[in-house]
Parts: sequence; structure tokens; C-alpha cells
Amino acid sequence: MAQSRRRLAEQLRARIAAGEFADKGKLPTEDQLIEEYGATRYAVRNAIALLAEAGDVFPVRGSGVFVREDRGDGDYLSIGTTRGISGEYPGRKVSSVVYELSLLRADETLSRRMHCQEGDQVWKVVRLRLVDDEPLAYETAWYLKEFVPFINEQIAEGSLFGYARNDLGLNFGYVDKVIRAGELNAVEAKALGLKKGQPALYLDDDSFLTNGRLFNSSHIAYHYRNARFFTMTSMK
Amino acid sequence: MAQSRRRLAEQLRARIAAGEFADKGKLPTEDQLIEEYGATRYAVRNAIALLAEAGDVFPVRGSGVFVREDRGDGDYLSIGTTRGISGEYPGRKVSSVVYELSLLRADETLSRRMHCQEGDQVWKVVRLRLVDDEPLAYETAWYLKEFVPFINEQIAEGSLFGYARNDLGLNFGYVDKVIRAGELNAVEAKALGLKKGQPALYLDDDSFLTNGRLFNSSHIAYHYRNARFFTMTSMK
DNA sequence: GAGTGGTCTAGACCACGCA
DNA sequence: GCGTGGTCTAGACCACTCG
Repeated sequence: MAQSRRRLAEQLRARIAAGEFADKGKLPTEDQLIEEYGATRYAVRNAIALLAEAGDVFPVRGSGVFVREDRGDGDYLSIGTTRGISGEYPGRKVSSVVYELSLLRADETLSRRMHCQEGDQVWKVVRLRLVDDEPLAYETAWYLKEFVPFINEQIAEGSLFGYARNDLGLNFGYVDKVIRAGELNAVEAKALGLKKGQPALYLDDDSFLTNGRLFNSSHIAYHYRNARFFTMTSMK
Repeated sequence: MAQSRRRLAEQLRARIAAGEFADKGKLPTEDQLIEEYGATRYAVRNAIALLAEAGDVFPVRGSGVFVREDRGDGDYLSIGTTRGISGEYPGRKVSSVVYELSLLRADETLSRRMHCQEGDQVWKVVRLRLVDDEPLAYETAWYLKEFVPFINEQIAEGSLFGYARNDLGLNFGYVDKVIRAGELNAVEAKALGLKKGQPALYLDDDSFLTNGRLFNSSHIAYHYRNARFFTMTSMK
């Protein structure tokens, strides 16, 4: 059986999406949910916490759990969650043009970046990511062969994130991200259909497994007009 | 008495900073912490969860709670937490040049942005933020007078965030953020010592109180060479 | 198999909002 | 004052890592 809090969170998310709570603007009380679902308070509170983390809902002590109708109307990439670009655009055409796919051995610089030994085998994947055939990002990514034994062009054209999770069964722990603005270099600009020196949003991702081992590092140049990011941070 | 989990988290953070766990690379086990502090498992686990949220530590089932030594060596602004620019640079000189400070009435556009009625009174504060006298960001911020009854130039030169929390006693709930790259306009560029059309990292902040009411909205242009952001997202 | 963190139960009392 | 979500107690059992 799936964890009860996750199941409950999904059910509540569906009910929210169906507009079931639109009139009052808030969820039933914890006690009501406990009764409705025959769940314990632990499960109910954890489910609500998951929704709150995702920004779908915000609990106010003494008052109730309010649905955030206003949130993220736009066309944003999420920073707070990580599900791959494909996961960010459900129902839209996400494609990739593979510029490079190679298996190399880490030199000193790369070994430091990948937290591995010099000489360890590393996949390098360079792709242009497109959404509905519009260029979104020019991505350079490295994957430790220790964890990702095989990649071919077909896989690289799809979702490497989904491949790692669903086909390889890797368990993701957390992702470090560094974000900054900068000027596009000639290669990035050409791929994105922009000009050298125009703005880019640069994102450096380091993805770790649940055991704390880094398995993927990416350097991504986002198209400054086609990509914007959203995140919500709680101050609890 | 402060909440036990927060107290405990602070004590653990101090011990981590003191390098007390550097040899093993991980915290004592939950059971050991329970005994050391005479705390319950609830408090211990919650304290660890707070540290994990902040990225200071990552728990691995069956193995222990590892200290993240590697993390954020650089000079980053945090996205995951919100404590004002002053809070991001402890021990450094944070100053502001106030370009505009006025009390105005919301027109239709502003009322929509501030989730308030047309005609409601709103403070507008335009500032250049500097760290060690280097320009960091050009910020345009609005505050609802309903929650922030008074601002003067002296206050605006300091930390409005600290003023709202410590002096006005406002309780922050959460912050929505939209991040994108763009081209500086002439005003921003002049203030930041850059040129029009050069890159900027734009951050739009909406800050909400614990009761879900928006009290502050900001539009910030960050210097693309002096500002970079860090965040860590767990995939639990 | 021993030890670790993760999930869960079944309660109690507290702090805050709202009427 | 009542109803709400927040904090906390004191346990039990499960899932995973590692020797």
C-alpha cells in the first residue's frame, strides 16, 4: 500500500482541482477529513503539509486550510520541485535536439564537479530543449556511469530524468541549484535563436541520490523570454 | 519557552558549525540525541527536519544523518529562505540609497497587484541596495499602509524586513517568487553602474502574512555579476 | 542481524481567529 | 468561548544500510 499521507494528498489535490472547495475557499477541517477518510490525524496533517509545501494550500491556525486559487496562473517552471522539464509541461510537446552524447573519463576539473575520482567514466549530454518547438534551454549535463550505465541518442531525446527514475530505479534525494543571470556565449545563442551577449538565466543543478551520492550535474542556459521560474517559500 | 524543536535545531546547528561532527561526518543517532537532550523523538526528528530543510544536513534511512560540508561555499543569496538582504549578508555592510519614498493611493493596476481595493493607501519605496558599497540590486517595493502604518527615510535606509517583523510585529507566512532574466532598462542600469540592455536577474516577490493577506510586493533587478542565488530542494 | 531513520497510532494540551 | 490548526507525548512497527 502506498503511504497514506501521499494517497490522501493526491485525493485532496484532485478535489481542489475539481473546484470542490471553491465556495468556501478552504478545505474541510482536520477533524472532518479524519472522519471522511477514516484516517488518523497524522496522515491528514502530513497530506496537508505536502500540499502546503507545493503551495497549493496554506493553513492558518484558528481559521482553516485555505486553497490558493491565485497562485501561478502563468507559464512557469518550478524551482521548488524537480521533475524534469518534461514534467513541467504536461500535455505539451517537449522535445530535444542532441548536440553531443559521449562517454568520457573525468579529468581533474570534472572529477571535482562530479565528486568522483579522476578517470571515472562520465556521460556528457548536450541538448537543446524545446517546448512546442520553441527553444527553451541549452543544457550541458554529466551523468556518472556508475549510476547510469547506458544512454543512447533515443534516450537522450526523451526525458533522462524519467529514464533514471523509472527505468533505472534511481532514488533521488535532493538537488542543489545555483541561479544567476549572464550573457549568452556564441554557441548557446545560436542554438536558442538569440544573439551573443543577450541575457540568459543560468541554472546549475547538482542532483543527489537518497544515499547522498551525486549522480548528475547540469549547466543550463535558459532562453530569457521563454523561461521564467516560480517558487514559494514558507516562513514557518 | 521557545519551541523545543527550534531550540534543539539551533543547538545542533551550533555544534555543526563548531565542527563537532567533522570526524564521522554525521550527527549522533536519534536515540543518542534523545538521551543527550532529554528530548522526545518528536522534538529530535523535527529539529533534524528543520536542518534538512535548510540543507545543512541530509538523513539517510538505515545509515544516519549526514552533515553537508560541501554546501554553498560561495557568496550566494538564498531563495529557499527569506530574511531580507541584510539577513543574507551577516557581518557585512548592507546599505541602501533611497530613490523614492511616497504614500500613494492604489490605481486599478496596483490594486490588483497588491490584492487591495482601488484607493487604498500604499507605500512605494524605491531603493538601490548595496553590500560593502557594491551595488547589488535596484528594488521597487510596495507596502500596504494597513499593515505598515509608517515609513520614513531612515527606516527605508535600513532593513524594512526587520522593521516589519521586529518593530511592527508582523508574522510572515510565505513568499511567492518569480524569477527571470531580462535586459536592464536605463534607470536600473544607471543605478547599478551597468549599461542599458545588459542582463539582469529579475525577482518579483509577493509576501504574505500568516493570515494569508499580502502586505508587500517587490520588483527587484539584481546586478548580474554581483548576485547569484542558491537553493536546495528535497525530493522526499 | 543489528542499527538506523521513516511511518504511523492514539491520544493530550496549547495558541490563535473569529464571532 | 468555541473551533481551528500547532505542538507535543509515548509508544509500535516498518524499510533500509551495512558489516
